[in-house]
Amino acid sequence: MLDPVSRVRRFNRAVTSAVGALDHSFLGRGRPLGAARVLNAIGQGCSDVGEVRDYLGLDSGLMSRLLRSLEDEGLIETQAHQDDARRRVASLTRAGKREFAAYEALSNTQAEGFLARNAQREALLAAMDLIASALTRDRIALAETDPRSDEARYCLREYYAELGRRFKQGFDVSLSRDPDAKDMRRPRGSFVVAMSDTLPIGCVGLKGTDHGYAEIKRLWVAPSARGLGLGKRLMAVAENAARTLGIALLRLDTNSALPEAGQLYRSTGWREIQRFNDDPYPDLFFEKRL
Amino acid sequence: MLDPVSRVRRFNRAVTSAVGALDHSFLGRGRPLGAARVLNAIGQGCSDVGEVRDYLGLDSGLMSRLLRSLEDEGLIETQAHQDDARRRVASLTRAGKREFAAYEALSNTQAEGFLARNAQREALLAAMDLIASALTRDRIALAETDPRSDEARYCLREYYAELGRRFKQGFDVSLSRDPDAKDMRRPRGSFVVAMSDTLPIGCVGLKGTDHGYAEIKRLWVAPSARGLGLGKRLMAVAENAARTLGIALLRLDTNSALPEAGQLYRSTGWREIQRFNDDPYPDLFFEKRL
DNA sequence: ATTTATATCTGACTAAAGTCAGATAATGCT
DNA sequence: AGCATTATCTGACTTTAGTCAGATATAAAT
Repeated sequence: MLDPVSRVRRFNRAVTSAVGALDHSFLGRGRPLGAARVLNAIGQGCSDVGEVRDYLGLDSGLMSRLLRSLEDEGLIETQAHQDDARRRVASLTRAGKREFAAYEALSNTQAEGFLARNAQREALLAAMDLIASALTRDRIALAETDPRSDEARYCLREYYAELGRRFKQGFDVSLSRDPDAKDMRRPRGSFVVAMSDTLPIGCVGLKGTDHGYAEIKRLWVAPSARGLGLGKRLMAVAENAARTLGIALLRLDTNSALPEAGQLYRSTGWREIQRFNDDPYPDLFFEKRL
Repeated sequence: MLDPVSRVRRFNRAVTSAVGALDHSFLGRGRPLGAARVLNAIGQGCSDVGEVRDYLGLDSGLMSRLLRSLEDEGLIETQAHQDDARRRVASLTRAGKREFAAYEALSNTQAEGFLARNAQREALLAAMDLIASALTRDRIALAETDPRSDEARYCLREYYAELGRRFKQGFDVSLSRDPDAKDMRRPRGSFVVAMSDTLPIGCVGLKGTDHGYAEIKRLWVAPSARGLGLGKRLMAVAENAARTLGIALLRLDTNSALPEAGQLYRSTGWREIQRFNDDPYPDLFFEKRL
């Protein structure tokens, strides 16, 4: 009852029953769970039939029948894939969109109800983020993204907020050299966001300069995703991007108030160098030759 | 993607798939999930057939058939209940115990694997406790317990540890008036533990004295269970116990370093009184007439 | 002692989920 | 063009889950 494994198992029992309750509420819409799941997958943007099948782990025969039953209900339409007529793509009809919205409303109501019933709202959300990140650690997708995208800007906001908390003197973006978005876009640079499901949980920027090197900027990993080796993965992707852009020398600056960052750089082939800019915040400078 | 509801739903998706994976591993033992669940419920100590049925939410016909199939496999035996021959009690045979242990091992391995794969072990466990408590808040059972039981002693250890953290000068049990267990047992007093699933998450003691009043002692609510109104529930049960014991006057002492406790007392009909003992730790004293 | 209530079981049924062996049609390769 | 590959579909099937109306035996109430 007090050992870690029992605590994990108590958690498992609690969420199993909660998941069961949500499934049960889905049944209330008069459709078997299998069909409801397919409808929701399609609504979420899994349009390719094969993609849905893989996502839900269904047999192709079963999948086919579920699609037919949704078609008979008038909720979806299927047509051949543009480039490959063997594949089929499904899309929601108007009625299908209404029905999908009803399922979404059920899920949202359940989530809101959970939050409303409990005090400690922020603590609960943080706990959920942490656990979801741990559970989906093998499904974290790193993707090159425009630094002006919603995901990227969410990451940057969180990053600045964290610097503000961790620097004694606080942090004001405008005081720092805020790299222009276009320097972190191909072909001058790159910007990579780590997504776990629909939540951005990390980022890194590669900023092109005119000084014969590129800079690594804005490396951030969400608190809920630390300890998963995500920092290393992000850095590796950024370095690879630099290689494909023909960049031979990387530099970065950081602050000794972020010891885990310095540690990461030292352990992945970066060497400390003299200050190479006059930004007021950093007090540590690194370089790596690719 | 950033709003609270989306974060809850991301969590839901993550745990749904984790729960599914565990169920799938259970299927690996060649038995349908329904039968496996019944076997596990019996192994966990749900011996009464009706109890298992309620716990798993099964139809009586289905339950009966699942029991037969487990009997045919030689995993369980059933017999009539001692006091009521209509009811049946099930128990595991030797083979059933082996099979139950195999399921337990699967669950434990899964839990250990989860903990081993992730850093932030303590943070994860705390997050799981928090969420499990929130999800099972309607199923918290308050039960009168012997103050020497494992559950009670676990609560007391946690309680003392928390006082140690919150008092500036620390807390040493031996310095405080450690109430004798027998004063917190019927007929002199009572001790109540709040259980969420198998985890003790709160307690309160009613300690009989020879001074014409009884004392409320050791009111504790686990950090993961705060904000659920559990403190009030525990106090209400303790006061009811006092009433059934014919106690007319209650007193308690507390410390201003625990503001939420003082708040609770004030809001539930307690009034502050003069110091009534020479215990070095408390600096606030309350009384309530029943 | 009779009636009513309770706990479990049995039989007959339906619905849902899942499996598997082809059938069909488009694609890719040589 | 011919052949293997791939994506999906169809039909025939099994298993699992769940429902419901009695049947049976015991217990509790009057």
